[in-house]
Amino acid sequence: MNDKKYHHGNLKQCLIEAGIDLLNEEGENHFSLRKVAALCDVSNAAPYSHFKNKEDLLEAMKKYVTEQFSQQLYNAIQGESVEDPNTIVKMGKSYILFFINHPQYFEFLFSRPCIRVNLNMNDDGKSNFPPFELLKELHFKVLSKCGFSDEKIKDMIISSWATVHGLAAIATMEGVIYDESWENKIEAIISNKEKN
Amino acid sequence: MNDKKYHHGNLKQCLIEAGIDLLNEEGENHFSLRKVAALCDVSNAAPYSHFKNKEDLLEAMKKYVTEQFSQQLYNAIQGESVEDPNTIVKMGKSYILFFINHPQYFEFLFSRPCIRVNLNMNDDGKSNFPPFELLKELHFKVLSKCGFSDEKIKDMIISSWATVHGLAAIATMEGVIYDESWENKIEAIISNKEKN
DNA sequence: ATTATATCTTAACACCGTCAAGATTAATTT
DNA sequence: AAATTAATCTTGACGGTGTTAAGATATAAT
Repeated sequence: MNDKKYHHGNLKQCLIEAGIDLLNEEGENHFSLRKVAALCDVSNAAPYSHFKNKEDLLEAMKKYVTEQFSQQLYNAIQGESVEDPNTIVKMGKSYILFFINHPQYFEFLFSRPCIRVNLNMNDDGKSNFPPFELLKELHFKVLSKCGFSDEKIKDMIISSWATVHGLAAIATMEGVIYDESWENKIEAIISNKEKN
Repeated sequence: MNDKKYHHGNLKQCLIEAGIDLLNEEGENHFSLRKVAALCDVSNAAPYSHFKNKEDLLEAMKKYVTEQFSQQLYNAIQGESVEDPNTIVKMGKSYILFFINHPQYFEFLFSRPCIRVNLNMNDDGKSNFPPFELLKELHFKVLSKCGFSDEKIKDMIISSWATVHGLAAIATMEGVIYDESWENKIEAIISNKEKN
């Protein structure tokens, strides 16, 4: 009465999603390829048909989570005007909130080696981190309308990113309790940064 | 002619320092207790006389590195006046430079579970992260002289910390090249944050 | 129907964290 | 100084882990 098929059919995606479940339940320390395989009801070595090694699966998982992150940033500014500088604040708050809602993801996403960014923002050597591209594009759209030079905007992007990223880092540290006072704090800090 | 003694004599400290060497050479992924033991020329199980487990050694290593970090922050403002707001900028730059000079340490120090901070800055539940305490004290000293309220200063501490921490995070990412242009960038970003 | 390709299993390897038992040395007590 | 206690280190073992080679099974292509 074993209806288990020899071929899983959708193992690659199953491994990625089961991997993320395991990550959320046990943390990256207790994450193991064999456990993920077991969750998908396949043998220990089965993942090697789809991923080069453990690191390769972890990177696929990071891509998956990064996609969710990008989606949230994108949604945060839907319907907002690029004429309004406050739209940047909206995306910044969304950036921080993503990690407040998924604290485990902060360390996971930003643990090396994964993210490559091109802070010079020229064409050669693009970033492999779409959320940064979203942040970048929005800044150029909004701030060029405000009359800032490209060079100035580049600096402001780094400043903005550092601020929201740093706030996310702090907010997700152990012992930090996120309450309604954070909302105002975040709003104030990002907005202040804005008016340069 | 084996002059190796049964008792090492200074094994605990040796494990911590060899552990840091190993970390710097191979990264946290390829770090193993057995390798550290081998570096100290003792058996696999020897570390268990000094540390509860692997995690316990890693935390001791973090304390060790955190101590170096604190020392650098402390040195950065020696001889500087607490009357001069620029002293805060000096410490901020030192914060970032520490991780630019030791990129591996950023992920290592801030990977959980280690750092516990008390952002409310009241007495119960102090932070276990001395660098944060240094940052905090300096802000209170300098900014209260400028006439800011304690409540306002608390917010400014978080804002400052987020900024330098975020800049450190970005500066230590893969693919980011640190050159002289960063000096000015950092200076400008921190200073701007200052005048609120 | 045959062949080729993709996917999965089994079995094995070296490495790892950890522990129990015992050996050796150092510290303390008598 | 001798005996006892405590601290430190070794040996040997356990189950878990990443990874690979060889082979089994199913799907796709011919």
